[in-house]
Amino acid sequence: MSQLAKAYEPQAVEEKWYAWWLEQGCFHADPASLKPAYSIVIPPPNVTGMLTLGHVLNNTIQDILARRARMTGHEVLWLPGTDHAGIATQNMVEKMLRKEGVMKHRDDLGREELLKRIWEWKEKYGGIIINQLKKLGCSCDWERERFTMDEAYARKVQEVFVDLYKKGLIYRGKRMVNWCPASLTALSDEEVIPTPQKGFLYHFKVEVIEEPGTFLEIATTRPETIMGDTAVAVNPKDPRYRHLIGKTVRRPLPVENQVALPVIGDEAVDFEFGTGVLKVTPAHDKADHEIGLRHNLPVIDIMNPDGTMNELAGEGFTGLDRFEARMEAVERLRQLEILGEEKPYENNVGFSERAGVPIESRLSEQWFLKYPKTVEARDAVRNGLIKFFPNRWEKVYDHWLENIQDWCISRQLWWGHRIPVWYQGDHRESKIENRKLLCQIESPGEGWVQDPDVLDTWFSSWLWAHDTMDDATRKKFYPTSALVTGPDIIFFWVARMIMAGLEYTGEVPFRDVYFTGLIRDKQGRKMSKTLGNSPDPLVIIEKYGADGLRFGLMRIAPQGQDIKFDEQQIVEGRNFCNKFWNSCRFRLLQGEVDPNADPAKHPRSIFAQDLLAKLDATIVRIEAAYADYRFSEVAQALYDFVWGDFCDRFIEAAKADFNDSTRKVGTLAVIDYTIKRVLLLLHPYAPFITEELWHGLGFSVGSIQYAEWPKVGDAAAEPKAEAVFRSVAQARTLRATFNLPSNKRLRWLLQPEADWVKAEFPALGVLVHAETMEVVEARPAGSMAACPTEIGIFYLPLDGVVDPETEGVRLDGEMQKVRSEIEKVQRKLASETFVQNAPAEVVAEHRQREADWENRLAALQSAREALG
RNA sequence: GCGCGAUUAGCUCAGCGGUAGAGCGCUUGCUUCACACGCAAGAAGUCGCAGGUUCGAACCCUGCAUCGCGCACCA
Repeated sequence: MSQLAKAYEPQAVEEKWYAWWLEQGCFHADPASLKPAYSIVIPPPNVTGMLTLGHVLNNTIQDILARRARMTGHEVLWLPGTDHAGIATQNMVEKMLRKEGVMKHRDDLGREELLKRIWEWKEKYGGIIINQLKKLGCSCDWERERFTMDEAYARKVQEVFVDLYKKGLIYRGKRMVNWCPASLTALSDEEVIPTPQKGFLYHFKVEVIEEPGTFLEIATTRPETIMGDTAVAVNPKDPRYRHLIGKTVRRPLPVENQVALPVIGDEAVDFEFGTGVLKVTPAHDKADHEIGLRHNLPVIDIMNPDGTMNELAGEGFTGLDRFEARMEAVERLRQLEILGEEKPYENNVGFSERAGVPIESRLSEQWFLKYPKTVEARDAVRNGLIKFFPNRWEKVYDHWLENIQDWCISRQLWWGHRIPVWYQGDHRESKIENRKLLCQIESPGEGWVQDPDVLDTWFSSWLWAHDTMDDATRKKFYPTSALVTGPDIIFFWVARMIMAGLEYTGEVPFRDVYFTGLIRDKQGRKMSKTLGNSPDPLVIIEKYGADGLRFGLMRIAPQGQDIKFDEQQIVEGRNFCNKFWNSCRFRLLQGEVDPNADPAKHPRSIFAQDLLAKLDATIVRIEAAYADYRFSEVAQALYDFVWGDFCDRFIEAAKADFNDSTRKVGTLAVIDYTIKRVLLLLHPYAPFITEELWHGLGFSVGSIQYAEWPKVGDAAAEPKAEAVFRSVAQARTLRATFNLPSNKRLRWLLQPEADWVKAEFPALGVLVHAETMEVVEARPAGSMAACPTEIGIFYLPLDGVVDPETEGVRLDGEMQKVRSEIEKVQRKLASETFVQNAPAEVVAEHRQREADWENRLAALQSAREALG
């Protein structure tokens, strides 16, 4: 390629290189490789998923790590796949089938048929998100793509169940569980999202049977459960009520059956809350259930699984939805004239994470897991065997493990891993102990029926780090190097994977865990479908290119902080790519690129020396940032170096060298050397454009992703170049002060401060956009604007441009500023305590600063005097 | 109630003990032979509040406030 387009055009480039990478097998991990291993397993997106900005962030980070590891000589495995996402997927397909009129309820189709339909859906649409990841440039080993319901993986899941059952860690029990009335399944505690709800605290009175005329006032948010009440509880320490313990009250509902309820004493009752009198509903509240157990209370379940009231709720309630029933109950209490206050009240109600409806506490028979290796899992993080970035999540993790509760792992769904348990006879037989049960994968034979339930999706995901690998792969790549995920699944997934890893491999599943932030919109709100504030990453890629999206997003993603997304940031990412593209294009206009350019072989200008030192500093900065997973810092370092040091300063100054054949060769060598390193450093962030330029400039015919990561050189800093750039800025300010258009070439004169400055006149001329750049040894005669700088005094002939008065005003203003700086420094130096206590070098620094400002003031003064 | 974050220029955010920074936006001037997805210059901040430590605090400590998150409670 000898010519590049004027602006970088990502679309064609991206498609071309991704296809080429796949064709070359660039992403395939070889377990037989002798290179050190680096591995990541993808947090498997739901098969129902569409790419969101959250995925973009998460997977860009993983791709950055993978690509950098390849360049630093590792054999890299980035293992991709998808999650069957039990509830989410089944809900979605059922909804679709209902909409299409195929069924009204899942029972219309039956288990076999529904599963067939879900599989069909999965085969057809399940790959969407995977293809979207390819658009992003993700370098996953697609030959190893896994699905949590792949045959081999599913078998592992069941084996683990059987194993844990045999170890006595899995048990079946009738317990209060979180029940989702929409999905008709039990949920784990982690799947319940407490959400503040505005409602009412209803007060109602009940009469004490033994003491007519004495009433207890009860406060409740759930009057619809009164029909399930089996006691009224007060705190035995509460002087208001303790004498009533042992008496009875009449339950007001259902009206036709106002049974007597005991008044019991239980310390769980908070007498500060409400009236201090609690109605106890053991069937529909976790805390009440515990009270019920303590007092041997009967349990009356008045609800159907779908949240409607059953016949035990009594006439007028049966069949009503729980919220309709609430209104009905309030109305009945009102009719009975026992309804008191209705206080507006806000409390937290648990919502089903997937279905978005309030969950019910419900007594139900489920499978539970007593977690294995909790102590070891805690220690692994405490002792630094696993490191969290940012480390504040370690505390959150530790706290959860400390208070860990058994995990309800059975789900009343069909889509998922079926529980490998077999019953002889009816599995729903009321007495558990009467039931014959076998825990094994294969059917024990005739007359045995498999448990109809499936396992919680996370019961399969927790094996993802090791059971996605075959033996050879595991040998080479496990434990994995890093895990990149969101903190929202620290309990769901990260903690459980650590326990599973320890239990089944004896090793932690990963070394470093990087928690990304959450992407929010400009106003700081969560991205959500209903708000419509969630931009489609594919549209963004279409507009700005994948590299622009990746770079722009990474630059504003500080470690583990939430990110306020603003499309403008992606525009900047795109602009950056274009800027670098154009610097390469500019280089090509000067002739062929030397892929092995070595600046050491040529004399070096001060600008070259400065640039190489800055390049080294940038590499150091980048390495340090990678060590702490500070990805935005890496991006910023590249941005600063490319745009500031390379384009704005070095290339601009170098333009003077292109007319000077003796300097040109060396300068081009420095440019080639620098571009090559920038391409390498930038590649993990912007894989497409760097591959395109790598080939376009002729660095190699192989992929850049296997080229060697740049090493830090030993270029010493060159303060002369810095001085030139600072001085040029001042000279440019002078020109702007007089409103001299920047396209106008001017006659400049410079009285140099030192001899070396004379050698840089050609560069200075370019930088200040000079018609001519003349050396003077003293202030020239005539009307001149003067600008004293550390490399000398710039003069601009003002004849006919501006009157000396304006110049006088400008100089006075400058001097004013300088004087206040001097004052500041002097005040500090005048403080004895400062001079005595501060380190010597700090004091010296201040002295130097004072001297510099004094010099500048003197120069300004002489310019002012010369003006007259 | 307990814990964790955040609070710096109009906006998004760096800086985390020694002259307050970047990008965007804004103002001014520029199509100067890489780039207007650009170049140059400029204006703009008592670094949430109050104390303390220190020669010196945006930075360390202690309170407080506001916003956000998690855990617990939630009759």
